[in-house]
Amino acid sequence: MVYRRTQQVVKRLAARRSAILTAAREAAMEGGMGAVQIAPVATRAHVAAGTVYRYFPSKAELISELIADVSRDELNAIRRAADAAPGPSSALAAAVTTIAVHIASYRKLAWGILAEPVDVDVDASRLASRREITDEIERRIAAAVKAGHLPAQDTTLAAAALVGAMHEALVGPLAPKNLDDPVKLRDAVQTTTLLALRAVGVLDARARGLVVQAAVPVKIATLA
Amino acid sequence: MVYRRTQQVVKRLAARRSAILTAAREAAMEGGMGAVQIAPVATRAHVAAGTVYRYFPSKAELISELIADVSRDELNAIRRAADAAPGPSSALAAAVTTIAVHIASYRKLAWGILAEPVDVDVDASRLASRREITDEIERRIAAAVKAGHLPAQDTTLAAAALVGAMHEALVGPLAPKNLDDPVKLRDAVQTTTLLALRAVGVLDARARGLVVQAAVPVKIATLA
DNA sequence: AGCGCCCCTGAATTGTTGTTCAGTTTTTCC
DNA sequence: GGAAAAACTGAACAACAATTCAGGGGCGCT
Repeated sequence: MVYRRTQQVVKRLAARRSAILTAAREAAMEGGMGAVQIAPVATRAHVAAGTVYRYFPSKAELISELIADVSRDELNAIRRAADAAPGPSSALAAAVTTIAVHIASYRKLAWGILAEPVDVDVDASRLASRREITDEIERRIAAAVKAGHLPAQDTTLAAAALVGAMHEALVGPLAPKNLDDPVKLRDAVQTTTLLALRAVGVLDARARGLVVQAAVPVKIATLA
Repeated sequence: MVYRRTQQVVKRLAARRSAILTAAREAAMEGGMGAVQIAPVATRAHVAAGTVYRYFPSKAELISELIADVSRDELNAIRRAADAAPGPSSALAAAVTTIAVHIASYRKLAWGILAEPVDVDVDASRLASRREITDEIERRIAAAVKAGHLPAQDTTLAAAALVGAMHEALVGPLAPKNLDDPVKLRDAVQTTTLLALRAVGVLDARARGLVVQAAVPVKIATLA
């Protein structure tokens, strides 16, 4: 054994791994999961196709890790926004708004992670990601119910429905055009959040207040 | 010209075309759009792979026609249910319930038609299908708004959100298990419909009445 | 410098499907 | 029955993308 990884090499390997993941994320942002192909990703990361396989055993693994990464970032953003809110209803509104802003800002990526089918091998990862997000929403709904702000309900189904509503309204093909325009984006996000809050039983007048209140502090955080 | 299509042959050709479409629909019901492959579909329809190309110029065309067929059936069912309702709110409830029952009963097919990506060439067909359904819902929402039953709102966004909510809650991977059980199915459908109605601004108490009222007459119509 | 290990390359391989087409069968009409 | 036309078959072909691997360098240690 006359060879050991020096600190410098370890760093380079880590950087390269990260570069590959970043390249994959960029590809997904631009063209959905379908655009995450080994050869283009490798080119983008300035490595050869074969090299990708020194860092990830298969394309499915690469995508799974990508999904997990994005999901973690997303969850952190949701928690940060919700925890800063003054009460459970505001927290729910903030959480929903955060999701809305993120998915509307990164439509292709959101679509790829949530819906676009890739391979059965990544389904587990995708399911975990989905569940993490809906679980967080579910907890926020449950908290609002417990505080007496919302009627008792099937929180699991409600959380799934909220996430689905936002996706269809904001990232699907029927989503409004020009969500690049910040004003349009804000309107769409507020309208969608309002729908979501009413769905779980927030009274209309109160919902409007919560939406406006929540929409202001949320910045378009970069996922990348 | 010593050969003309006799009535018998015309009939056989039509039957074969229909058999191929039916085979495609069955495949989609069992395994989503990914399972709609030429060779298996041909086998199921008792023809050779090449024969499929005598009826459909490409796989994309076959799938487009499948989507259009299913979409037409679905739209008819929605209209039938809604038109039988006594008023605009009931009609909306009936329409939403119909969608909920159908997609929950044919999850794989619904997923394949609404979400599962296949080919850019079928996107147009899929988009048309999606729009037909959401347009119908949008009209029902607008009618209820006009009748003063609902607050003014962005009906386009609302319709998309409702459809998305039902999909995620009922066909996605986080949907409740055992939707084969009629009791579970009914509960899930009612809960989801309630969420949807509240989202567009139906007051909670009234929504409950509408949901119960709407759920009863809807039978699980066969799409096939 | 020199040895040995590890990392990287990218062309070739593999596997999967949609699509074609030369040959065969079926159908029509005299 | 037989000739012409259409329909059908299924093996061969084509396209595309994931994965492999033999060969070329670089790196760590003595």
